[in-house]
Amino acid sequence: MNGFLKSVCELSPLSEDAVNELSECLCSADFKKGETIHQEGKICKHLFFVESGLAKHQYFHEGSQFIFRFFEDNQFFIATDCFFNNLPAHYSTIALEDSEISYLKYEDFENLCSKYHCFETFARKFVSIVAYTAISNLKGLLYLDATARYAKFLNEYGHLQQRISLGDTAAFLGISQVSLSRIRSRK
Amino acid sequence: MNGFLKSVCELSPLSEDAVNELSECLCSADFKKGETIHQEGKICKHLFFVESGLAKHQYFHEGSQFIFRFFEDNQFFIATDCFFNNLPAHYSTIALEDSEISYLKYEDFENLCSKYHCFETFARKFVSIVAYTAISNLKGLLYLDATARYAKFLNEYGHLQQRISLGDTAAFLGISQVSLSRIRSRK
DNA sequence: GATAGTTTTTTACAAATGTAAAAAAATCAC
DNA sequence: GTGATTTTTTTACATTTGTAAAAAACTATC
Repeated sequence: MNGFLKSVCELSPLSEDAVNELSECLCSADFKKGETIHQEGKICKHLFFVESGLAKHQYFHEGSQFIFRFFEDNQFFIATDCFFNNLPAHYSTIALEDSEISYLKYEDFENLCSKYHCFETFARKFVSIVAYTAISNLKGLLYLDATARYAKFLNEYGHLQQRISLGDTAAFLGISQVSLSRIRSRK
Repeated sequence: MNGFLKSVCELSPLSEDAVNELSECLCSADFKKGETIHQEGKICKHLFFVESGLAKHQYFHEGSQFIFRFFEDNQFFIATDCFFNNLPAHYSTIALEDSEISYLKYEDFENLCSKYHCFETFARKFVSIVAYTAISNLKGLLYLDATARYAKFLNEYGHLQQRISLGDTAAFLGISQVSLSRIRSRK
């Protein structure tokens, strides 16, 4: 059983029928370090899952890179604009390491949702996690200064510190790399 | 039919049974301007709805007020920490005007979700909007400077400008009131 | 319309962060 | 290992934002 299926069942148990039908729909793809998993400006409605590797949601604004989130092994991700609103993606997702990605096409996702109550329950719980994580990050940006945000980052993503460059960390915190370097030297 | 019920059906049509059972569960309460709808630090798992009035999600950090979102007529809101994770609320919700609030208790929400597939679908779509809004605000905080965030605020909440004080606007933008005043005088 | 209270703007100065460029350190390829 | 490339740190200076306090503008009430 692959990680996608296992993670779905852990979040919300599926009926045997639902498991079988989901299994048949699942796709897989490999990405080398630096490759684009989906591209800003295009519509890509898959529900993705990191079987192994590491990825980032990346956006460029006035020449600077900003990172909304990192996704490590066993995490789902989506292009929110596409998935929720059928709009072109506002950001790209880039592999930070060689990564194996599973995905479910949106038509299949919607079909499973309407066919199986248990899958709809999974979908609600998955979206709840997306919402909760976004709000948690939003809070940090709103009322924490850069030093406190870096401490929060170390707390939540500390185990990834070796795998994420200083530039990417700064882009996630919304500060310049120089500023992050200053913060690190201060303590 | 009250606004709560109507908004649920607009987001996702409910079966007659589901409508009837939901109607019986709905509660209502009135709040005067300045009153607390739910209190930071306590667990409050209701799904709230603003029938009329205006409210804010408010949090104090090191003596300063921060506002996560405003909620006007016909909008749902929740205390996310409580609703999603059964944790004490990280913020309070305060009425900015005399407000009529409908709400559904979480036990009833969960019960309706498991009993009616159509209600579970509503729940997923509602949570999707929570997620999408949070991510939209997150983006703004991450890569826009204060001036651009204020322009975004005017664009999205402009119709509420008369009803929201400068102090509350600044608290929403994550900047000082002085700084917001400077931005306004600049243009 | 006068007074008191609140909200918004202005001022002056301090602190934090950004930009650009150079130096230092770490990593990679051969 | 050596040189080339990339990443991180340091430096100097400009800009933005914050804090505190005072002035001005606006509201509400009598």
